[in-house]
Amino acid sequence: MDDSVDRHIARWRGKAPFDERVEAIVTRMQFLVKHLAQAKDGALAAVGLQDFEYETLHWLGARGEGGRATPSELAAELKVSPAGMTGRLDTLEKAGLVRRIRSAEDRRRVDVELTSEGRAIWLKAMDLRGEVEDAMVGVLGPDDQDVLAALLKRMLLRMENPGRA
Amino acid sequence: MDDSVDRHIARWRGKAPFDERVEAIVTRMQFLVKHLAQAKDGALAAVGLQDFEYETLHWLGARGEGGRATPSELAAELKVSPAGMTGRLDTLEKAGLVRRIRSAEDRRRVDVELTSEGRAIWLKAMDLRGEVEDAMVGVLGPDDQDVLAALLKRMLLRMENPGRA
DNA sequence: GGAAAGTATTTCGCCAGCGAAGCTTTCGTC
DNA sequence: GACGAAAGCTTCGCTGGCGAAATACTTTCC
Repeated sequence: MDDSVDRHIARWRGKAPFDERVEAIVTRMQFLVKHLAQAKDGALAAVGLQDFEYETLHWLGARGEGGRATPSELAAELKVSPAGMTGRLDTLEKAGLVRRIRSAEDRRRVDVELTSEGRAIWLKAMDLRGEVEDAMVGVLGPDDQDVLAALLKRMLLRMENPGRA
Repeated sequence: MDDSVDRHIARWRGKAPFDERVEAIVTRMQFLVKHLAQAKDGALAAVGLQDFEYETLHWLGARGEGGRATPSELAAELKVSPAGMTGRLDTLEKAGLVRRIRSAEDRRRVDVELTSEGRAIWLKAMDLRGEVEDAMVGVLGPDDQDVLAALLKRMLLRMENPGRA
């Protein structure tokens, strides 16, 4: 059984010099991520959240009880520009899910923390999002999942540490 | 050695009910795709192309010599909305890389084809893009690449055929 | 002690993409 | 053969994100 990427590659096999293996991997990852974003949008609508809002709450929530972090930390972790993070936080703050606190000892800095409402919605949203992700990853058994995770990690390490051999 | 996803997961282990394996896989794919887009933007600048332009040329080029396809076919293949595809084609047509031809037998339809200039730039861009992708996927040996491609394909098949068991 | 360099965040102008509405052409049916 | 439904593409209004400049505060260096 072929997927859309197999068909794509077969169509120009021989027409251009290319590494089919690399192309297949990269294109499939792009499509999976896109599919996932679209599927999650639908699921998250049930709690009135968009994908980017969930993602931000999620990394804040991971920070622990207070759920504190500075905008620049979040921007770096989520691979978004600082300006983009300001926009996300504006939205979340307006919705009352997040609170900005100017730091006392260094007043250039801002700390962001989840409100209790933000935490509650985050927890609800995790279930919904989990179902969509499980539907995708669940086709693989636990062992295959471990293999996949390890392979992805090796690539991500390379991207996050360009200097490394 | 941990990547940013390991650190993220470790930080909220036990704080919320969650499948760590699934989370690790999904988040890593998202980051890899994002990293890749950012890295490719830089590389493609050398031929004055943006990522979405390259992607569109690439799927058109795969169609063969004339490089023909209708906007709706491309939109479906590239997982973009029809409106989005109109925008992409506008840009490419203005740049002279692509040509729109109203179909004679069904005048609702439009055929899109690469101009010779479009094909030339596409071929140049493929090299640049290939280097960036190789740098990422190249950490894996050929066998690992095959394993990875196969695992991704199983997931993508599921996403593209929701009915299937 | 005060200017200059540096750091953290926000503002501004712009762009690609989405959903919904609109336009044109074709098909199905009576 | 005419008329309503459907197909194919585009236009419109809006939104999230980016890069660059602006703002606000801190540290360094003479």
